[in-house]
Amino acid sequence: MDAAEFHASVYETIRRIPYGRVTSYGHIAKLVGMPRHSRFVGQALKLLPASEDLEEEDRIPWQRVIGSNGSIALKGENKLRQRRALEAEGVEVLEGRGLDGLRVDLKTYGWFPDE
DNA sequence: TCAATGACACTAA
DNA sequence: CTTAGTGCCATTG
Repeated sequence: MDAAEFHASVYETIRRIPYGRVTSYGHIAKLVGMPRHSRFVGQALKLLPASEDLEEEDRIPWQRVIGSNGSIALKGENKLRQRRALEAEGVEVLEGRGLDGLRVDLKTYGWFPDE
């Protein structure tokens, strides 16, 4: 499996995350069959074009992927985009973890199927 | 080659 | 609940 195939698998898997739910980088890696590649999942998302430039059906719901501990570790512009996108679909984003950290309650919004 | 670098995970304390 | 340390592995310089 090369990088392109891996990215494609990651995007497909992310599309399966239900509206209003979230999962983690590590779980996505597990679902595509490469459990130790959580960091590579992040790299795949980094390459995505801005959602604003895409039609609804072409968008990848990347905002539904957060850290395994429920934290949002992004910085600057992307952090704001992720927060807005999540709140827009009804996910509660809480302040915490330092001065500018954000987090989501995985007990409530987490989605971690086995498959 | 080798060392540094991540949109990360896990465990111990 | 939180922080600190270690593991991870493709990519980059």
